[in-house]
Amino acid sequence: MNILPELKSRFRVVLSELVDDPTELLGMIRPAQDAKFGDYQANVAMPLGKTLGKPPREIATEIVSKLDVSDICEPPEIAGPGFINLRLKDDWLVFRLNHAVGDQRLGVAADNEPRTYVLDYSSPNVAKPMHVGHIRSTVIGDSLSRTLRFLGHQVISDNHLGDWGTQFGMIIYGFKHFVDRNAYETAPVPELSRLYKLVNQLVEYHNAKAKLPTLESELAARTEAVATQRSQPATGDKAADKKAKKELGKLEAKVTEAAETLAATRAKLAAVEKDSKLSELADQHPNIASDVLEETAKLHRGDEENRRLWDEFLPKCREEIQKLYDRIDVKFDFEYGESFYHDRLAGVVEEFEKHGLARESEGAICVFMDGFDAPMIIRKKDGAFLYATTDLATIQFRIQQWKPDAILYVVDHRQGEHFEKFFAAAKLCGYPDVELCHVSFGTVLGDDGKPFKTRSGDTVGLEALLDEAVQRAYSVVSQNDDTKPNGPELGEAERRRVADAVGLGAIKYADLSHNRTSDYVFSYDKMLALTGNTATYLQYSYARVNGIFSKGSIDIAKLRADGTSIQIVEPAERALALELLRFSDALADVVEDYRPNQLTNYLFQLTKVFFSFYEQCPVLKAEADQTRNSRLLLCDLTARTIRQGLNLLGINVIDRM
RNA sequence: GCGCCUGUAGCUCAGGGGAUAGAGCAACGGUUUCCUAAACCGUAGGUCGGAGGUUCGAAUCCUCUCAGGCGCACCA
Repeated sequence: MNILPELKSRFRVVLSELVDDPTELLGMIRPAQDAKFGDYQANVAMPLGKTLGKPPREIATEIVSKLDVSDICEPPEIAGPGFINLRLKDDWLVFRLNHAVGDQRLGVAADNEPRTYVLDYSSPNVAKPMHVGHIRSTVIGDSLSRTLRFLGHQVISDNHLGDWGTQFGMIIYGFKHFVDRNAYETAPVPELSRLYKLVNQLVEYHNAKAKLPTLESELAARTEAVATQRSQPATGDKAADKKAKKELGKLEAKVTEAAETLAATRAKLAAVEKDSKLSELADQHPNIASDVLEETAKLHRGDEENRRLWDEFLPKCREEIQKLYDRIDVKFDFEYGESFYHDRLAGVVEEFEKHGLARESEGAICVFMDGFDAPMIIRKKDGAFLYATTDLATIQFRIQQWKPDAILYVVDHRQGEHFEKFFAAAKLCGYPDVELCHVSFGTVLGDDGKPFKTRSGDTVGLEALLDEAVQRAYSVVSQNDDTKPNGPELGEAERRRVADAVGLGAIKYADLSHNRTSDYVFSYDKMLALTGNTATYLQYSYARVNGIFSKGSIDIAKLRADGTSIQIVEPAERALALELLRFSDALADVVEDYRPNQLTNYLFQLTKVFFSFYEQCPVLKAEADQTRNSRLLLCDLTARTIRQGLNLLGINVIDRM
């Protein structure tokens, strides 16, 4: 039994007599904003004032008189304009807590209307090393997957790997021209990775070279536009002058932008040109960009050699990626990559054409839809398919295969428009009522407020990112251990283990604790801080609670089974009890908008309430045995809730640190 | 030019129709013969970018506006 749903169902009975559909009103029952108003509050009377034509307080009185919550709550109070304030009975809190003590699920009921979810997250290109941009999708998706499962839903996690695109054309091209056989025999993946980078660099070199004149003339044109704008005499009209000034500012910004693009392009060229070997290679492969596309096209056409190479490379690449997933403990039920859909793409396009949903325009097959300026192109004029085509084939397969109630795409916000179009197109196909949701998220920024990059401007490899976090965690852990009042207690091996959990936890938690829609600033120092809303703090709190048990030589499993009852006497005990029982509310909030930060906020709040309790209520030193045991069980529930909560975030706990 | 997102304390961020807008960090003050002081308690800090509007009630919804970010047919 979960508190909020229970209260809502009680209110539903009463409200159904007043309105046709009370669903919306039930959303106005929520945790009290301030503890002095009680534990929960119902704000339903005010909006009903107008509908029913009666003073809200009168309505509130009527609702309260009919409301049957006497087993759960103290008599409800009406306050202000018509707030109904609810305070849970201590007896009931105790009853619920005692149930939670003996329950694997900590008293959290499974959803009584389980749904089937397909979750699409992570989805890296297997040929490229993963970088910081992939972590957010992976971590958010994994957490949602875990949370939905815990709540009793059926979840199918499907990693839509990029295993069929241009990157493989690059590797194939690189393999054919630049492979170091020895290196490949001894360590294939690093060699393939090197080839990818090399080919990519050469392609970009030639692209940059081709673009250079355009960029230069663009800069010149923009600079001139600024000069022209500057030379405009003031008109004397304030509004017009202001507008002109604004226009000038915009033009100047464009000059800066053009100059930056040009500088970056030149830097790219210089990097190749100053390296005589690279430079030579670049000269020897002037058509590398189109040749790479041709290798890709050949693969897609079924060219025997390229297909053989792809078959050879793919398992190696996947193995490499799997290592990373193992390290961060992320699993998928399926990994149907893009290649899986390859032979369905033509059919998708045909179907769209057959039903008159798509037509040819400028040589491409396009889906035109109301509300969009540009069509969704599903086949290029050269006959090749696009990721929009793959997405359509994929959704068709998923719906047929798994008959989901919802499909969630955990993908960064820049693809918002693509998903709008894609969802609209999927609707045209007449798919049944499937909830399609782009679970979008913002960019990870560096200290400078720009997308997180290394000093030299490269994207940060995920592996290196994790290594650094773990290494920094190690020094945090060691420093903490060294300064313990009774001397260090962790051996080297245990420090390493703890550092691993702390470092990886810090990275994940940083991603999950921010509202996913906003960008956030990446900072090792902040995410590894021992205070504040961090995984480290929660892990430490967990270890502290554990410390109580070991210090007191408590067999907590035995105590749980003893049938000892929790008792609520002190306000701090009550506050902790209530917070513990709100776990299910927090999980419901996560699922509501697919926002894991609802859970991190809850866990942080719980931990603060716990420490407040811990400060005020001696546990091991409690006078009466009954008090001591009751408090031990409160500690135990706190620890278990933190552990379970962190687990749903994909983060491990440590017994001591 | 069009579209989407963001703007909340010095900093990093919660809160997304309800009562006096919150947390962490930083600052300042207090608490330790006492279960890890990595804690706890307190003080200070805000025209919620700005202006209108809707509402009994707006940081939250709508319109306009300013600032920043990101996208805008044949890359994914």
